[in-house]
Amino acid sequence: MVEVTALTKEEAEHCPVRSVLTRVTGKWQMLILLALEGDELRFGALKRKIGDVTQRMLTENLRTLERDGHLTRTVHAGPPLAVSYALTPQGLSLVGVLKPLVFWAAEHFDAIDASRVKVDAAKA
Amino acid sequence: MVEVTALTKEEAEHCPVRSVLTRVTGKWQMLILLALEGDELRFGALKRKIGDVTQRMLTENLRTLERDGHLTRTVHAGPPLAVSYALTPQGLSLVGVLKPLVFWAAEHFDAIDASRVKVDAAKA
DNA sequence: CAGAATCCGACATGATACTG
DNA sequence: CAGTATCATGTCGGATTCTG
Repeated sequence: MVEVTALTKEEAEHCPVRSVLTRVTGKWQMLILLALEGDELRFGALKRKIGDVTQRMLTENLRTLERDGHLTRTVHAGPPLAVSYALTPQGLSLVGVLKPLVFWAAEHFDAIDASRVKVDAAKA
Repeated sequence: MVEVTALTKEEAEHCPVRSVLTRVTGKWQMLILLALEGDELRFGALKRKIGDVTQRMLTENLRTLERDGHLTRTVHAGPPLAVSYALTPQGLSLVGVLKPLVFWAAEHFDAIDASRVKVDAAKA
């Protein structure tokens, strides 16, 4: 079994599992990983594919994901300058456990939304 | 297929999948859900089980998870006042897709940490 | 016991402008 | 094209105090 709770404050801050999870469950990381599943994309293409993400956030998150070994950054000599990003085997494997979560969210959204409406109505 | 990217700014803000995910991938929600797998816990017990979480954050996140129908809040007449929390079938199902992610993180931490060390060394 | 209310600092994110 | 630098802002989260 993997323990992620029942930790002291010190243990929690150094918890390996939490350190991995906090870096893939942010607002953009998951979207980036999913966007790269299947194809290697250049910076601009990736930005367009995600749609709503600023250059700054995309760059920052790509660096973090690269540092953790989830993707690779390849510079193709220019001009024009081109940089492409692709999932590593590890990143692909990560996407494999991320997708079920996304599918789950899609499947259960109706029920969740109904719950929200119901709860909000009850306390209103 | 489920689309979560290639959205306009407007679409993204109302994206159902993202609205579900942002509420379960925070710093505490996942830990709360995992802590409740198996047993129904009272507020204090839950707080102790997670270890490092303030009353405020626990309360706040429990309310959100309750609103989304992932767990139930039951008040047992006091005194002393007792309130217990338990996963709903939906919440249990959610934990089912969350755990693989946690296991994945545990399994791959060594490789990820090695990657971090390597990358940091390269640019230093 | 299980919260609610308040204050506050840290960080994440956005917008914008500039560069090799 | 693919960033970097800077500034502004809003939310997250911790600490503390108070209550039925």
